[in-house]
Amino acid sequence: MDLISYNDLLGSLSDLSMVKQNNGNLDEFIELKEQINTIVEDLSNLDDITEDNLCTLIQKEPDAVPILASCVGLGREKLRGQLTHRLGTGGWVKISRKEPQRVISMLEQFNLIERLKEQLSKEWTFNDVLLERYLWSSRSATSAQGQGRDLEDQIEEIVKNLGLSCSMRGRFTGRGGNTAPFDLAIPGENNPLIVGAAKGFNSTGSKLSDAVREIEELADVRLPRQFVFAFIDGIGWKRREADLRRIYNLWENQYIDGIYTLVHLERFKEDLKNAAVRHELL
DNA sequence: ACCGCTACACACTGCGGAGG
DNA sequence: CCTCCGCAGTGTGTAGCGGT
Repeated sequence: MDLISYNDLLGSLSDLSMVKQNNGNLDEFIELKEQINTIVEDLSNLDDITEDNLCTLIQKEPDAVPILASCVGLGREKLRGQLTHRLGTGGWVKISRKEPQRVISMLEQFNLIERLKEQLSKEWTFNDVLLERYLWSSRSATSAQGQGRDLEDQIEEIVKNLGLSCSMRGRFTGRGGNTAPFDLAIPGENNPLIVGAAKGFNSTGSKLSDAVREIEELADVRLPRQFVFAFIDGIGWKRREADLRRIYNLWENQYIDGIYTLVHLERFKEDLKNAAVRHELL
């Protein structure tokens, strides 16, 4: 088989999003538009926006749920995440038919009724549309970073308060000279005696699998004398129970020495103290 | 047999740190 | 200062499974 030149390969790359757009999903667009029209009409026809009235609405038309959710800033994934977290299911069709009250009161936690009244009566301009688009797309990335770091910061604080030195985010060398990434290493990057991985996810996706793989890698590379702790939190894990269980199995089978969420930080403090004493760090 | 749900794979985004 | 790239997100499609 002949090789094509690298430059030919490079030159042959095409913009997949352009190709896709040509297919034109005009029908779906029209259908969606009609659906939204119907829902907005139904909403406008209610004599008042109340929980009871909204219950009747979604009971009849469960497809209205994701549209209502978008009024309080929840996209499909976020909506599923919240449903799993608060109601124990990721789907909204069935539960809307059977127990609409629970769905509506979940959404009401995000001030659904207030938002709806506000947005239904508003005279929308192009400026408003642009602003909404901009906020919607940047909402994710900007606020996300903070959440992830929060878990790490709290862990770092505990370590520092105990009077231990540590370094955050890096790679350490373990068995057979293999390396693995860590989020926490005590006393430092070189020859750490205690290593930790922090994984806080509110959303889902293959990222969670990546996170598990990272922890597995850590467990695999550890030296027998090294302690390995995992810190996890966020409702994303509720929609990735298979991944969570894999981490838990690592603990169960003693590949790692502990798993902690934010509410377990006191337990972590104790375990850390014991581990540090055993290594004569304290 | 069909429908709805779950689990998962994959693509894309904005920020921020590292290195030229 | 610019560019590259990793990270934690969002969003979407689909295979497989279980209930009706």
